Amino acid sequence: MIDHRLLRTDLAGVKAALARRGRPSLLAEVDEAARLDARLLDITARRDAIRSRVNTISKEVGRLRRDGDVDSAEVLQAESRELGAEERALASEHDEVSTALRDLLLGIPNLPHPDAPDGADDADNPIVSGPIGLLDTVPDHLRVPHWESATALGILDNERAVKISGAMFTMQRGAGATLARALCQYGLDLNADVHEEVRPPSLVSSATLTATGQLPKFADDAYAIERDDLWCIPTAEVPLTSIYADEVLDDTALPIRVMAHSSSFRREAGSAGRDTRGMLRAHEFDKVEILAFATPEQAPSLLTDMVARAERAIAGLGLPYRIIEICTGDMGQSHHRSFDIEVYAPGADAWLEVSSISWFSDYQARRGNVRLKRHDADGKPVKGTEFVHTLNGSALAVPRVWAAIIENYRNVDGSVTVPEALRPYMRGIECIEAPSEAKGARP
RNA sequence: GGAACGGUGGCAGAGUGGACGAAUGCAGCCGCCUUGAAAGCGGCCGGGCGCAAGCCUCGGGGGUUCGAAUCCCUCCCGUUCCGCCA
Repeated sequence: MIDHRLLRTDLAGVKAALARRGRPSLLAEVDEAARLDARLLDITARRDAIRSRVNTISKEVGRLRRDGDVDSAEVLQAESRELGAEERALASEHDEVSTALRDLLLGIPNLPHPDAPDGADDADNPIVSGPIGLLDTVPDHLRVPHWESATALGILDNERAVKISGAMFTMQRGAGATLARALCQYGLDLNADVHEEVRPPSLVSSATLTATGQLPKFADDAYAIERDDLWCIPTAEVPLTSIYADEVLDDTALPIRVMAHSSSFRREAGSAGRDTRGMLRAHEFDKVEILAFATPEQAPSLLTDMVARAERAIAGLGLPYRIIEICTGDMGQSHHRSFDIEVYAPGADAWLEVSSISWFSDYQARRGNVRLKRHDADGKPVKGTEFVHTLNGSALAVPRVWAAIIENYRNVDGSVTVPEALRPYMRGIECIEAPSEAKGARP
């Protein structure tokens, strides 16, 4: 959520920032929110004045009754009773307006960072680095999409995945499954220097899914387990962001950096049939996520560091890649500033988005109520709290990196060489060979 | 899933309708004492919103009442026992 106080102090600034997202209807929502906020302020003042009076009377009644002055007490009680009706009316109006304001605010996206590039959609996302490692001419043996080559190698068995679970589920087998797990290990080991490893729950409450921004607006994108009012996490970002929900963190403890390997579940409601071949888009996939809780001052350099970490993972695998920045029109709802890493897959002849690193300013922290306590130079706590900044990104998302490896490391004979960086995790497999009768190919 | 008992400040723990935003202890902060420290003594000491007045906050929500930490309803969470299970 954006700070509703900005609606009072800088409405024009909020609207100017949100206008850059290119959704005109948003501005009307902001105006409506400002109107509700002003009304709420007025109702609250009137309600509190009555409460104050009732509180005073109640204390007085207590005193009078102790002194045995029942008659005076009864007079005051009668007055208080009348105030009670008025208070109830104002209180329920307050609740209505406050709920309406919150609902509206929950749907209003974050303000883009001033340096985020303007643009209407993904075609406007500028390339900020690369392409790096791209061949001038791609040899023919790399021009085989992984859904063909991996299936032929017996390491991708989507036909049976679909039988088991339905469309858009994948299954890796043998060296393919080992490769997928190796990528996770690799991603974790690469970031263990500054991150605490966490194994969070995969099912979360509605409140948790609201904090990161998926609810209420994007409920259709997530799998719901209605009977138990739980949701399957679409990314480890969701549970990790809520680790410190409703807590106050010391500025001296920041940044707090965590990483997690988890499954990610996505209904892909709007994208059925698009990019669904092979490992490009699936309902369930594995990913290593990195996340930071930071002061506003620490956030920019952390963003840079996290992009560098995601880049290091891809570069370390020897894959051709480029880094793009997300323009204001293409940004996710919660994002303040965002970068993607794309890997080139020669078989599919496509740039695959394999990592997305974002700074959320205090947008998620306000929704999840993760606060920050500052201390002055003498180490004394400063009065009041503010919301922390959150940042997160995929350190390594398995499926598309897996696909890119299969396509970029394909040899002329159809086998796939395992990148050096993954060898320690591959149980000695250096090259994924085609199955043969002699080796006992799977049926 | 069933039963019993619980949920109060950073922690421990009193408080069963009014003098309670909350005893007491520990921790923390300031001062005295001391060469320094400990001990001792005196004082301060939860948080949110708000310019302020003030409002809110004893797990969450609702109710009763002039007035609720306290009574009622409900939900959540915890502990123990039973059941089930990895």
